[in-house]
Amino acid sequence: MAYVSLPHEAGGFAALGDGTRRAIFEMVAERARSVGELAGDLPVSRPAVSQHLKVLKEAGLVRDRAAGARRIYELDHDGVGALRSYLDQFWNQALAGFKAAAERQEEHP
Amino acid sequence: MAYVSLPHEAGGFAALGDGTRRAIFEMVAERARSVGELAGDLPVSRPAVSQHLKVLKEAGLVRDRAAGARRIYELDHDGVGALRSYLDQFWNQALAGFKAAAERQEEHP
DNA sequence: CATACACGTAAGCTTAGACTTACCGTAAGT
DNA sequence: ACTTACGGTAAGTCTAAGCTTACGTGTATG
Repeated sequence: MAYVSLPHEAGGFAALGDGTRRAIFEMVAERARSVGELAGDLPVSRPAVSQHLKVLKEAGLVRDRAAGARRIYELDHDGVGALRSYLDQFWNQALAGFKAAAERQEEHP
Repeated sequence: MAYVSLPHEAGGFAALGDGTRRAIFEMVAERARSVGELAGDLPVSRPAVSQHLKVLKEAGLVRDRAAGARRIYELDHDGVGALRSYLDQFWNQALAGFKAAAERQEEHP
């Protein structure tokens, strides 16, 4: 049996594992922002924000579009959805296990 | 505005960010297992598994119960649910943004 | 065009964390 | 009680990754 996670989830969880990246993710989710705007509201340098955005982008959590000299980053639903369904998989699995246990309990009280 | 994530989510995403830990998480989700059983099916040592389980436990993703000399680890729904609702927050936020944009588009075609 | 602006990337430093071996406590079996 | 099995913790190593400064590239603006 192969206990290998798909690359998308891998990058997604790893991306949101870092606090600074989670902050960037939340800021971008609230509304689309430029790199400089993000860096201005964060305690790290602008290049650091660029590097974090690269990770988030490769994880499918954000998208970027060019707007003149600057790049606007916005939330990408695909990555969020992927993580969501990954968790749902275990959520439902857990509920099924619970239900089965409850039914066994009902048969043998 | 404070862009601070709650500690539960922080640990949760960081925990699932590591591949070995995600594998352990998935194995435990499938069915409850002992530490040695987990280590037997993984390419790392038993102490490494213990350390990973500690992280997963502190993140609220797994629970352990004593069974004689061994400890059985099983999935903890609380942590999974927390991560799920965290993601749902941005999922719905994104949908709302989409809907608003679509309505603006409808008014000014 | 020339200057300034916005951003990505390279190079280097430094800390976090994933892993190992070694050790210790606890529970079961003989 | 002795021994064996199970698993958590300590100590130490090594790589990954987050951060900084410095530099290069493309775009707007005078």
